[in-house]
Amino acid sequence: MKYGKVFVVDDDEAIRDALTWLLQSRGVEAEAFASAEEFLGCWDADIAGCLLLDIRMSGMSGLDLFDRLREVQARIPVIFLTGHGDVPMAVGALKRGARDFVEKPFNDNDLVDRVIEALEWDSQRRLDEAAAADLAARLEQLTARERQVMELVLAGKLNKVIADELGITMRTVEVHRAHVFEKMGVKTAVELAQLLSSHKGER
Amino acid sequence: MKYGKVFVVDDDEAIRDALTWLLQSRGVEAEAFASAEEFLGCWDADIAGCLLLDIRMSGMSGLDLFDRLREVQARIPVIFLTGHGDVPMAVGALKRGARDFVEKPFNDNDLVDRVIEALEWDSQRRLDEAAAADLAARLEQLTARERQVMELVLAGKLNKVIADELGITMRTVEVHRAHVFEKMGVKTAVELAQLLSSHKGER
DNA sequence: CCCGCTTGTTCGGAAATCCACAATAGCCGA
DNA sequence: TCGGCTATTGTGGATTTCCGAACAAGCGGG
Repeated sequence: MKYGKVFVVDDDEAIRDALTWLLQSRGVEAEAFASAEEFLGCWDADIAGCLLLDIRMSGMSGLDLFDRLREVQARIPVIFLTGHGDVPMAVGALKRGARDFVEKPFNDNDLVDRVIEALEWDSQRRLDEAAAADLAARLEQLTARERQVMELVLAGKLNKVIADELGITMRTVEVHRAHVFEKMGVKTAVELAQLLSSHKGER
Repeated sequence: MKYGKVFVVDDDEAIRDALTWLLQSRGVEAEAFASAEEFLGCWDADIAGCLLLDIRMSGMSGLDLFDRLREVQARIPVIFLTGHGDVPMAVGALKRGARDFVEKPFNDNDLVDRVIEALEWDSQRRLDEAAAADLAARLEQLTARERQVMELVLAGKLNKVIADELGITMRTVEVHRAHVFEKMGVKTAVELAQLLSSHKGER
C-alpha cells in the first residue's frame, strides 16, 4: 500500500477535493495544488509519486507544467485530466511522454486503477534510477587514468595491449585495473562489462 | 528515400486512392487494401513499412487487426486513422502500442511526416531485430553443455570453479568455453558479456 | 557405420594475478 | 612551509589461470 504520493493539480477546488477524497478513501496518499506554480514551488523530485494534472488552468497550463518538468529531467509519471480535450491533444501528450490522458468526467474506479499503475511504474523507475545513480557515483570516483584503463578492458583488450596503447608498463595497468574493480565493486572483468552494459542507454 | 512500404487499409475507396496518391507523390511506396482480411491475406512480415489503418471498417475492424498483429508478434508500426474517434479510443490504442492516431480529415503534410517517422522507426527496429535474431541463432547452435558453461562464465566464475560445479575437468571446461566463443563470434569473455547484455530485455 | 557431443589427458607458452618494495608529483591540513 | 596522503608510475619475482594443439574414447542419432 505504500506506493508514493499523488499530486493533484487543478484550479477547480471541487475537483481537487473530489480527487483527494477519492484517492485517500482508497488508501492512496494525495496532496492538492491550485495551480502549476504552486506545485512547482513546493515540489521535491525525491518524493515518489505521480501527477494528476488538469490541462486547462489559468496561469501556467498543464501542458506548460509538463514541458517544464521534462526540461529539468523530472520523469515523474503524469496523468492528464481534461474536460475539453480532443484527440490531437491526447495523442500529442502521450507521444511526448505523458503516462495517461483521461477525460472528465472520469470513472472513479478506472482512474484509481490508472493512478496505481502510474505509482507502481514510478517506484520501479526509482529503483532503476537509484541503481544507475549508484553506478554513476562509482564511475565518478575513478581517476582519469583508471577510466582509460577500464575502457580498454571493456574493449576486450589484453593488459599487454593496454600497456602498449597507453605507453605504460603492464604492471601499472594491473594496478589501475585492480583499483577499477575495487571501486566498481566487482571481482572480474565480466561482471564489470555486465554492470555497465545493463545500465547503458538509460540517459 | 528507400524507407519501406506503406500499407493503407481502409474500406473507403476514395480514401485509399487519396492516400496512395498522396504518398506516392511524395516518393513513398504505398499499397492499398479494402479490408483487414485482404491485408492479412497477402501480408509478409519481412517487408519493412508501416500500416495506415482505418479503425471503423466493415468486417474486421482496425483495432481487431491491430490486436491480431500483436498476437503474432508483428511489431510493424501502426498509424490509426479515424473519422469518428474519441479520446479514450486514441489513448487506449496508443497505450497498447499503436504508433500514432490521426483524425480525418487529416493534414497532408502532417500525415506524411508521421508516416515517414514511422517508416524510419521501423527500419531501425528491423536492424535491431536482425541483430537480436542473429544472436538468437548463434545461441541456438550451442549444445546444452556449452550453454551451461557459458552461463557460469558469464557469472564471472573461473574455469576451475566451473569444472567443480559441473563435476568435469577444467580442461573440458576450456574446450566448451572455446566452442562457445567460436560459435558466438567473440574472442573474449568480456565481449560475450557485452553481446548478451546489450541485447537483453529486447523482447 | 560415421558424425557430432561430451569427456578426458598431456604439454607448453602466454597471460593474468598477487605480493613486496619504491619513487615522483600534487594536494591539503596543521 | 612541512609532513602526511593519494595518484601515478615503476621493478622483480612467484603463483595461478588461460588457451591452443594434438590425441583419444564412449555414446547416441541418422
